[in-house]
Amino acid sequence: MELDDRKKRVLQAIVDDYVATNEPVGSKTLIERHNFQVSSATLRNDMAELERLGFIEKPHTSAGRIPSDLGYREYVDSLMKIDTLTQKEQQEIESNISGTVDEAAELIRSATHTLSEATGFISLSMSPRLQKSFLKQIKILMIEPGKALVVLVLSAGVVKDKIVRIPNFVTDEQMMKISGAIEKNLTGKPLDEITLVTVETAAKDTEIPSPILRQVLYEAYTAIKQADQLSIYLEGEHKMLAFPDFSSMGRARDLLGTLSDSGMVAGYVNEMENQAQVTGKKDSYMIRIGQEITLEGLDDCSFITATYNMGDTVSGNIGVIGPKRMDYSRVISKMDFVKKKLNEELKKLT
Amino acid sequence: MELDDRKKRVLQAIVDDYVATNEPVGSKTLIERHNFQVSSATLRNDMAELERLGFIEKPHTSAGRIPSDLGYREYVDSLMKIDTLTQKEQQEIESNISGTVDEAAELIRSATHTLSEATGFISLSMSPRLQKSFLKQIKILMIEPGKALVVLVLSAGVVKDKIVRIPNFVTDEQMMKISGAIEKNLTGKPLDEITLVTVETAAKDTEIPSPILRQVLYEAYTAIKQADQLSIYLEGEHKMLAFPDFSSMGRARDLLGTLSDSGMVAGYVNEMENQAQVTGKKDSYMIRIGQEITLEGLDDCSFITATYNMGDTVSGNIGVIGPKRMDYSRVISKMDFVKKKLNEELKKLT
DNA sequence: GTTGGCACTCAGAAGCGACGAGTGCTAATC
DNA sequence: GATTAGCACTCGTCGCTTCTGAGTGCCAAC
Repeated sequence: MELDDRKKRVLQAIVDDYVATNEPVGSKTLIERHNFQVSSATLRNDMAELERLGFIEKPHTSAGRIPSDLGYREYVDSLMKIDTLTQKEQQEIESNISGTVDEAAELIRSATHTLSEATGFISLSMSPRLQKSFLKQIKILMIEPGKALVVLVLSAGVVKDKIVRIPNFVTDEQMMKISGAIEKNLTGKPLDEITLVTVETAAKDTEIPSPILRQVLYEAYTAIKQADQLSIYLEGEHKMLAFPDFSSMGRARDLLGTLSDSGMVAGYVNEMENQAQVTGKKDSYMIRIGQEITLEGLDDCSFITATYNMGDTVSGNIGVIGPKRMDYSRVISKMDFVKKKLNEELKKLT
Repeated sequence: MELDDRKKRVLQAIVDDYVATNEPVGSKTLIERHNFQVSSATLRNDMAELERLGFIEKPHTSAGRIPSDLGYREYVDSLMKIDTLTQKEQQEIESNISGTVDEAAELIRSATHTLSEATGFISLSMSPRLQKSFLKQIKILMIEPGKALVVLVLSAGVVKDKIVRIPNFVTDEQMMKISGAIEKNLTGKPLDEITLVTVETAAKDTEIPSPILRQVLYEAYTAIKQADQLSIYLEGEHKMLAFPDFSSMGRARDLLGTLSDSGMVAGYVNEMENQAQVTGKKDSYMIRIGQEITLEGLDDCSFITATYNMGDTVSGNIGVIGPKRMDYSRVISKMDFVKKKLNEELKKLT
């Protein structure tokens, strides 16, 4: 199963060539463009072997070979070398991300935008996983009779709010009492330790009649729970249409159709992240190639994600979706750099 | 320039047929499918006349006719009759929109979603135009030294917040004073009457040293101004790929490319709305067809918008973008119904 | 104004052969 | 045992021609 050196070079050359030209590559072109010191017949033997092992395949009998998913996998895992960005590329990215932005969400969004611009592919970001973040402030403001606004300030500078319905006759004053009690008792608690019970005990000595209290607390609780819902942001979907890989319309439709279901994509990214945690990821990025991706219509794509951090406990993902026939080395190095810059800027915010 | 009755019928039949089949329609098919009581030769004469007047055109010499933009325009303006929705269609829409939603933004979003589902096209909504809404509450909360959260509650139940940077040494107490003063003096004022000067005079008797005050007020002011920025929400872009009208990939790319620039689309919708105001719209909807749309890549689309209302002074738009070869009657009636339901639900929120 | 008839147009499908890039296999060579 | 030259074979692509048929414009007759 171990490939000898030349076979590795052959596979690498095939991937490189196919990525660059989008044409199946044959033994002759291989010699011409990648100066091997052997004859085409030898390469043909090697290629037959590589095909037997499942690394490459031919679209039809009289064409050259293209990498299979397994071939890309091998390439990504052990053949490619990550290249470094030029000064100019770095500057381009830096100037786009570092800014005078005060909200983390906006910063993440601009990093996502930059990522799509830099790679030419679809980029995405997941909102931070906030279960581990803690409550810094919680205020409930009366808006009008029957309506209140719950404002949460979480560690890592994230702010969430939600309008909730409350009993009509709750007074401003009562609300302030409840708000104060909750804040006093819950501040500093991680989100995932807050339960309906915690909230209720937090406010139990406010002397507000219990039925009223219960409803308000319930609403406050749902507002808190809602705060750590994952959301995903996608950008640049239309860029895929420019690639010949998706010129068949059917494929393009399947791809964009699947991506339009953002919940599904978010779920998948989350799953990727969890798997990486379990298997003990060694790399700073995760890659899924072609059929490895279990989402419909992404068989011709690769999915690359990385993790950003906000403080010690909170993290989220950014990522790229492109045709699996992509220049992995460049994409990864760009994503890595974006991630690095994003992390730096996020740090500045806290 | 006035068309006689039969010519009107011919044009109408051509549009109907072409919309249904996506095939150029010839004189013979016309007779077969739309039981005219005259011969094909007569229709050919009529069609030649309609072509001379610019209502229809032929893709090439030996094909049938298709409606031109002008033809669609005539159809929409005076030929079609708006049909009514079936009980079932109405229920479908109703059940999707009416819900237990407490925030207007969410309600509008769900209406937009419903609209895309019901029509099978791209739907869109503009955030409400809030310049005319008034400030119901404004609070500034300290988050940590140097950082505060401005929370605005506007009439019509809209809530906005923004994190702002403030001088490090501003105390919690000072902030409360400022916040109170602003709130006391600005509550009830329409957004578009609030200027930096108004804000500054509102807080002038707080006894806070002026340089500090100025910066805080400036930030509060920008937060207010930022609240009435228009934003647009688009849904169902990928659905366009299913239509043969966009099977040429180049067109599809142009379309989705343009739509991905949401600022541009928002600007266009806004412009449409303004024009309708000026010309004194008589209909409850606005239509732009094909080349009438000044956005690149939308030549094969039609753009239909309507206005929703939140209270007396605040309004926004919902709309549909589909192939210009669409069943206008159905789309308009569906949009109209969605708008109606949306307005009803928005009313309930206030 | 309407109709039947007719010559004409032209896109699209179908069929066909040449081309050529690429393959696998075999036998000779290093 | 690995490498190479040689060769017969495969098969998708390109360009060409031909055929078909839906549709047209126009004219003479009703």
